[in-house]
This record gives sequence, structure tokens and C-alpha cells, in this order.
Amino acid sequence: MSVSIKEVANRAGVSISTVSRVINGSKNVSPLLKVKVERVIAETNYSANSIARGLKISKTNKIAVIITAISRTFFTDILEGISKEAEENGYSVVIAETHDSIEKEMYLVDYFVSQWVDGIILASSAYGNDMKVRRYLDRLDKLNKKGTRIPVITLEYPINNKNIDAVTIDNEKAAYEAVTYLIRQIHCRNILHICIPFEHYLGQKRMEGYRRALEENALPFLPENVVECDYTSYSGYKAIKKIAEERRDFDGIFCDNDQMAVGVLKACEELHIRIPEDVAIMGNDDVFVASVVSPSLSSIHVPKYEMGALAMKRLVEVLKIIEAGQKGPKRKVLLLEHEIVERESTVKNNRESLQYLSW
Amino acid sequence: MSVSIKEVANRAGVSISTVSRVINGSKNVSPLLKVKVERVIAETNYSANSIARGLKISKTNKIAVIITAISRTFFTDILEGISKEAEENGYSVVIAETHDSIEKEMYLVDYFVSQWVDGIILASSAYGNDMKVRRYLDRLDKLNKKGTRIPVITLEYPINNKNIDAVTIDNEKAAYEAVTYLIRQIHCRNILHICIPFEHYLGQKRMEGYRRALEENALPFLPENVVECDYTSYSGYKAIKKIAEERRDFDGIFCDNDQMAVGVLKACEELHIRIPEDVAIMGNDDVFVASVVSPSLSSIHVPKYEMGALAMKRLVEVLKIIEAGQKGPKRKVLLLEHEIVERESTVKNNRESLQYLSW
DNA sequence: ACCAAAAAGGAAAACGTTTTCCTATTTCTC
DNA sequence: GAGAAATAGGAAAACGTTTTCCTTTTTGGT
Repeated sequence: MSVSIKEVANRAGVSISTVSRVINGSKNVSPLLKVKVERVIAETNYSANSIARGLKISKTNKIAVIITAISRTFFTDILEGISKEAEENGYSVVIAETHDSIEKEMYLVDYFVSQWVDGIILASSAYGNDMKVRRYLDRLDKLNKKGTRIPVITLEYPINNKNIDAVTIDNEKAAYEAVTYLIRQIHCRNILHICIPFEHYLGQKRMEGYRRALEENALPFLPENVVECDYTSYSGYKAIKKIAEERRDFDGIFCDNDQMAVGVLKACEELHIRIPEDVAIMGNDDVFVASVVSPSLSSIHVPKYEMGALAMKRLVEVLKIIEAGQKGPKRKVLLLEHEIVERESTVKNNRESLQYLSW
Repeated sequence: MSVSIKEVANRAGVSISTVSRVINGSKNVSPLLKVKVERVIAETNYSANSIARGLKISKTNKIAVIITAISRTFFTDILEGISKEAEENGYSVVIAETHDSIEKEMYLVDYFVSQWVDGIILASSAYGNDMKVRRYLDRLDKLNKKGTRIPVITLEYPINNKNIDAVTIDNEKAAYEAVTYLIRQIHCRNILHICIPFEHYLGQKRMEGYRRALEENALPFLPENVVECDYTSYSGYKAIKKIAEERRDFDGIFCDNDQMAVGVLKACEELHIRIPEDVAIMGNDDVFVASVVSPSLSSIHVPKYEMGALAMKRLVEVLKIIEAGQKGPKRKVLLLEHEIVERESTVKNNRESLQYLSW
């Protein structure tokens, strides 16, 4: 057992209160005693027990981060951003995975609340509008309200609740721009859309963008050109194989994430479809793998690191306001800029220097 | 603020003790009161404050995992293994990154100790034998000793301390087998070794394996065939570019990790070196990227998920023993089996089905 | 029916802090 | 130099639990 404040007080010949005051830099302790106490602290290597302190002051300096899975590469940069910013502000970060289960997500929120985390960063899987989801959103809402408020902020997209902060990009616009790029720059006329599940908010937004781009460029929207997949590379791979079997024509593919795009790439390779000559491919997210595969993958760059850092920054900001006793600030949805990154899957021989590869 | 045990006791018309007994399933509470209390708990949504409980029973059910960086893909499967096993045993996991700084690592250990984590899983960067490292190892050692012991277990390789548990593979043997495979199966005669830093324990072991394989197959060990790199793809890329510039001959490359191997792959592509016809390449770790790049990368498969799960299992085991009041068990070094995975970078057209790709 | 033993359940101490409340001492002000 | 004001610093309450130590009630054996 490590040494307690009592022990330090005894050794320094002062009261517990004085030691506490020294630790916390409060007023009303003379230089003499201060030095004495500090010496004892140094030689005993004492460090205040944060459990006990947490109990007393109802603050744990812990932020919970709930994501779907660590293995989803999309999150790695986000996590780096979060943890760097957290560290700078004296917070520590607890990461948990939902594996896309909304039950798990609900459980985790409750769990972390019982653990007295100071705030929650959430990449939610809660979409749809059924009873369960509504109740869950209500619960989140309550956390966000006055009283001992635990602020929540969501990543990727604004959750379906008008009170919860979010940091995100404009997903509709990103999809729109990607497809427009394929049409205008690469001159595709027949573009497949490899989707994440439709019911998901992100899925819908990207679908809207895809559609709008076609319409504005006077291209027909063909339902059979849209394939609902499930995030994994294999689902993208299968989709292309199936379409090829049906001998359908296409000259461009827009994938909702890079992971599926990699599967698409593999399928094309096996089918001896030349990329980008026969078919141009756009991914989404610009995960590090995109620049590592061959041909390297054009994608929509999402500022993931910034997204994480910003989420944490906002949380700290809100926490400060709450701590100051004021009521929580109005909701904010922070919109970050995305950007199209051209690589070999849309432009021949467009090789980038490995030097700038962060991996 | 959520409802406290006192509130529950009041509402149920019983004492705090009784509520506590119900929560913890202790003896000596009549069915009647039990039901009453349970009802109140259900309707108030009460859940015991784990901070207070932690303070009382000196157990937080938290395990700290200290790794170098989340972005190092090697750890993702490990983390999955850890978190699954942790969850099954009622532990939650806190992840922190050292970014290869030993100071940071030391700080984190102290931090987590002050946070009263129940145990620590550590992918240490502490190697070498200077004063600082020795002091640090001493400190770890003390944690592991009797008293309120906090068990520590290291990943990847046994840390230089004879008392700390580890779960690892036989790194020397793995390197030996990889190089032997290049010599015997692929008939390479001139094998480069792209290394992680020599001073690192792992670097040394792999070097030994490389050397032994050459010797046992009567091939000369040429110092200029060994290049010390720094984990990143770019360092591997540069190494090959430089060697090519010097117009040196080689027909096989063994890389200490897949990340550098990917850089090597890129360099070869730019140099119009055909893989595997001109040069065969072996990576190490079998990170998911290995099966995603083209040509796909042969590698040494390290059972990462199992590694994480096993580390956690062992920790739980030790924790149980300690909790039972017995003195900590003898040190254990758990050795897992690695395996050579052949892909296109050593065998032409050796394509694997995407179906089994976990990504 | 009586007594011992077992079971039930409450009061209060303890965990390691922070902080309020108080008293004693020092420092000003005139 | 006297009184007020400011400063130092200790004792104790409080945070939300678990658990020990009791006292009271129930059970069971004869």
C-alpha cells in the first residue's frame, strides 16, 4: 500500500489539512511548513489517492470514449487526437468498444456514468427511430442536462437529438463532391455506389449526395447500381463479383468507406479490370491503408485526428463552464472540412511520396 | 447526481447495511426485505458508486494497458483480445500510449498505480541497462512483490527482470525460421535484413535468428546486408532505395515488421524489381495490412489476439491468488506459437481468399 | 415450553481525501 | 501599544460504500 496523507502529516509533524493545502496549493500555509511537507512528500514519493479525491470532489478527470471497434482503422487517428488533447488538459481516457451492438452501447453509457467519468465521447451506432433508441437518446439527453451534468459529444455525425454536441464533416456534401469528381474530372458515366447499411444515418446522407451529383449532371439514377454492403472488405469484394457476373457495365465506383474499397480493388484485380483505365474507384475516410494498397486508393480525406482533438477540446470547454457553476452552453455542431485526395485508383501513375506516409 | 445507497435504504425502509448486503448477495437478509430492496433498486435505477466502493475495498476492477501507440497496427488485435477477456471477467480496461518514450512509460506506471488499477499489461520500451532503466525495473519489481501487490505482465517479450510475467513468442526462432524458409524453400542466397533498432531486445533476438539461419545453411553473414531502420514504412523504403543505388545484389529480404516491409514493397515496385521472381520478401507480425497490399505479403503470423487474451487471463489468475491472501505465484513466461504465412511476396500467384480476411 | 444456537439487521467505523469551521497567532492601523 | 483585521493551521465532517460488531429475533432440539 502506498503512503497516505496521514502518514505524510505525521512525518512532517503537521495536520492532514495542512498537507492537503500544500498539495492543492491552497492559501494559508506558511513557507516553513510548506517546505517541510514538500520534503516529506518528495522522500516518501507520496501521491494523492485519486479514488479518494474523486469521491470527495466528485470529479475523476476521466473521459470515456465509446467506439464501435478499435480494429476499425478509422478510429485510430481519432483516438490519437483525443488522447493527445486529453493529456494536455489533465484528463485520462478510457476506451470501450460496442462492436456495433446498441445494447452494449447503452450498457457502456450507464457503466461509465456509474464510474463517474467527467464526460463521454461517443461514436454511436444508435440510429433508427424505434422505442428502444428513443429511450436511449432520452437518457443521453438527461445526462446532458443540469444537475450533475455529464457532457456527451458524438463523433462522425450529429446524433438524432437536438441537445447533444457533435463534431463531424458534411457527409452529404462529401459524397456529392466525390461523385461529381468522378463525373467531371474522370468522365465516368456509369457509377456504382457501394454503401454502408441504408438505415444508418451516414448511409442515408451519402446516398443523398450520390443522387444529387447524378441529378445535377443529368445522369440517370439506377437503383441496381446501388449495393448495400456491411463495412467489411469482403462485402465490397462480393458486390463487384456479383455485378460482374451479371455482365453489367460500369466505369466508376464510389465506396462509402476505404475498407470496402479495398475489397473492390481486389475483385477488380481478379476480374482483370484495369484501374483506373477501365474503372475509377473512390473510397471514403482516407484511412492509412488507402495509400498503402496498389493501386493506391483515391479517397475523401476526413481530418480524423482533428476530429478527435476537437471533440476533446469542446468537452473540456463545456466542463469548464459547468464547473464554474454556470448552466451548460448551447449545443454546438462542429463541422470540419473534408478534401478529395487523388491517387492511382482514379489517376494513372499518380504516385505519392512515401515520405509523407504517417505509417 | 444519481441516487445513493442511503436514498435506497430510506425508500425501502431498511438500513444501509441491508441494502449493501442485498447488492453484494451477502448472507443474513430475509427474502421479504430482499424483495423490497430489489424493487426500490429497480425503480430508482440505482447502481452502486464504484468510486466509493473502490475506496472501501481497495479494488477498482480496472486494468491498465500501456502500449507504444494505438496506431501501431500490431496492437489492435492484442487490444481486442485483452478487452474481450477483461469484459468476461468483470474488468474494464484503460489504454494509454507511450509513443516510445521511456519517461512517459515510467510516468504512466506511477500514474496508474496512484489510480489503484488492479493490474498492468505492459508493452514496454524499456531496454538497455543504464541507471534509469534499472531503477524503473526495480520499481516494477516492487509492485509485483508482496504487500498490496499490483501484478504486471509484459507483452511481446520478457522484460529484463526475472520476476515479471510475460506472454510472448520465441522471437529468435521465428526469425530463424523465416530466413531458413527463404533459403530452403525459395532458394535465396543473398538475404537482406531490414531491422528495428539493434538496442531493442526484439531487434537483438531477430538478429540472432537471422545469423543462425545463415550459418546453419553455410551462407556468409555480411554486415552490409543488415540495415537498421526505425519501424516505419518510410525507413524500409529508404533502405532499399539506398542499397539499389549502390547496385548491390540481393534476392531475398527479411523485414522485422510488416510496416517496414510495406515500404520495401513500394521501393521495389518503383525500382521495377519483380516480386517474388527477382526478390522474395518476408515480413513479420502478420498485421492485417499484409494481406491487403499487392503483392500480398508473406509474414510470420503472431497470434496477437491470443496474446492479449492470454495476458489478461494470466492477470486474472494472479489477481485471484493474491485476493485469496496467498502470496503471488512464481513467474511465468507464456510462449505462444508463431507460424509462417506464405503469400504472393514469396510465392507467385499465391492468392488467398478475401473471405477469410478479418478486415 | 425452555435454552442454546443460528439468523437477521441496525449502528457505526473505516477507506483517503477535501473543506468548513473554528481558534490561535501574527500583522496592521491609528 | 491596543484593537481590529488578516493569516495559519488544527479538528472534524463529509463523500458513498463495505464490514465489523453488536443486539434482537427466530429456529430447533430436548
